[in-house]
Amino acid sequence: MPDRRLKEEIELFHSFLRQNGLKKTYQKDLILETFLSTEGHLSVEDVYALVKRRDKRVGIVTVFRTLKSLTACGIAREITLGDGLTRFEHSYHHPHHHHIVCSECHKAIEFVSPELERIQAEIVGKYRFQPVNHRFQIFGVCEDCREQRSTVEPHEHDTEKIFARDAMKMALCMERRGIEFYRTAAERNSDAQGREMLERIAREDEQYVSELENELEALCRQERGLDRAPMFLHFDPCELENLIPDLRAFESGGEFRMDARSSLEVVLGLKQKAADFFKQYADKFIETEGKRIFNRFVDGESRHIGLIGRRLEEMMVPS
Amino acid sequence: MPDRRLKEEIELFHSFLRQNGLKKTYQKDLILETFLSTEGHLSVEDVYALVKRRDKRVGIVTVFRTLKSLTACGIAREITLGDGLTRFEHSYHHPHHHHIVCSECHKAIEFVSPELERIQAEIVGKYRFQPVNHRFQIFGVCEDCREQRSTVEPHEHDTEKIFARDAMKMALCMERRGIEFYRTAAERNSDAQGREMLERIAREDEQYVSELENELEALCRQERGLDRAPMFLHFDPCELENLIPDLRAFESGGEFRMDARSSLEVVLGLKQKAADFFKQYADKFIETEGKRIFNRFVDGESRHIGLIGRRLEEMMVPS
DNA sequence: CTAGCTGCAAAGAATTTGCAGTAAC
DNA sequence: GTTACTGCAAATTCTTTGCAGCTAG
Repeated sequence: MPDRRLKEEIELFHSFLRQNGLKKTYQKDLILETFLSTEGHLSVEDVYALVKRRDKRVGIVTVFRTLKSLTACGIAREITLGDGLTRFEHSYHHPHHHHIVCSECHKAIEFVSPELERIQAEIVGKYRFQPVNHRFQIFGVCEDCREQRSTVEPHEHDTEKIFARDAMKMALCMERRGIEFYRTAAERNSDAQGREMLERIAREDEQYVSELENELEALCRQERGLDRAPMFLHFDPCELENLIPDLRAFESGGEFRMDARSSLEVVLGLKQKAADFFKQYADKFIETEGKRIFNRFVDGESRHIGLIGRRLEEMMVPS
Repeated sequence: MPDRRLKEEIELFHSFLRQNGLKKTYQKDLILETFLSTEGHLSVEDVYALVKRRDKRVGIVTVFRTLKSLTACGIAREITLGDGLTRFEHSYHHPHHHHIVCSECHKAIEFVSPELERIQAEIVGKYRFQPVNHRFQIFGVCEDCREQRSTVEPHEHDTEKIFARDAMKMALCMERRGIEFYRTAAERNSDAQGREMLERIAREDEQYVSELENELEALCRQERGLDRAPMFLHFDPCELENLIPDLRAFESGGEFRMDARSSLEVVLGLKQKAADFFKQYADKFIETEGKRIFNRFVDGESRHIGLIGRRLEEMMVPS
């Protein structure tokens, strides 16, 4: 998979060169390959040093120029971490993210927060700006530096894998919360048929949860230490909580009653809201494994929604 | 008022010098005064040019050094707007804010968003960072540049005044929403006494609203064009909406009924939540006029809460 | 009178530009 | 055979440092 992506990136660069009447050279390719095979936030000097190891004859000016081209075609992204150096990070198929930077060791942790994206969209709209870019940076002292621990090597994982891991965790979180909701609602429900319906949905979703769990485990097995890499995708659990329906309408005189049909309707509402939410989430990201996971969640829910819709229709006929 | 602040800032600088065994000089004072009397995001070159107008003999190196000191004692704040220049803005009694920067004309609009502050606190907590600083910058093309309009002069207003204006607007927004809530609840309420109570509260709050409106008008009259300056304080109307109580518990069989006591309790709950919310908001800001407005709102609500509490107690006795 | 301050010039650091020879299309 | 590219050196830009004379405490 990363091999295929590498090919795509090289192809992207070459077509960028062609389209701009520029020439494909040995040096440019060498710099591209060096850049792509190194994770992290690299300064020009960093890339230059790495390139020099492969070929002493390459000049730093070419590194400057090539990194500019890579930025122009979307393979690299220019960032600053507050130390006055321009740094470059991978951009192709990497979601737009932000950084927490340690003021002591200059290590930077990446994270993505859709809430931040939402806020920026709101503010841009208020001022009638045509957005180009935005960045959010937090500066502070990391735990390692505070405790004088020697710096552990920064994350050496592919951002895309970590994002996929977190997207899966988020989907799992949503599913588990849904199941909890169905079970609680079933338990309180004094309508036997409604209870049965809710329990059935819970069982069906548990099936999906265990599939997701297996997949997450497989992903973490595939890349050693991936489970210990710091969180990348930040989401606000309250946002998921907001999707959970309010059942007070079914309470009356201390009793809680929701018949089979209402149960299905409530479940349908929740699933629809969850699907919309994840759809909107997915749309915020460029093509990545994480985006695919969100979209798969949406598809899964949609299928289940269709199923439940048909059950509802069947119930309508006899009534 | 700005005159008093100016004195405070000069005093702050002088005591900073004393405490660090540094000397008070004519040049430092001149640079400080020049800096303080100019709003905006000034580069060293900008300040140097302004200082030169007053005294040709001052060197740029002294400007560099003095601005560093001003930053160290909290009078100035160093920022970058993406054009590779270090810029300085007023920091004393100015809330921590963020920037939208126009990539064409480099004009920067300031805004403050407590939501952003919350997100940064959350993320810092997750990674066990000791926060030092954070910045959020949005780059884009502003409306003026898109429409080829000549750039209007950037905001020439005191950030503190704009913040005060926006804080007042926010308090007004909350009050008005509250009044709307009381009125709607009163209208629907089939309990005559409860309805009377809600209408009474609405009238009392309308009094406060008109006071606030007068004050806002006075502020805008005080400084010409202040009403047209772009928004500085960004708040999410949803956050205010979340404070509005859910009245479904009082519905039953298509009828809505809330007696005098329940009405007062609901009002009390809303006012308490609003006061807490604004309190929390105020705590996010350093000493500014805006902060004082939030705190005054909190005090106003607290007084009203006390009043309502007493009314409730009086009702308890006869029952 | 001592220590820090100023302003000049010079040095640094990151990045860009000019240019002559070189390599891709 | 063009035309863009490379890598050197030189220039540029922003910022800091060294230092001799100056000034505040």
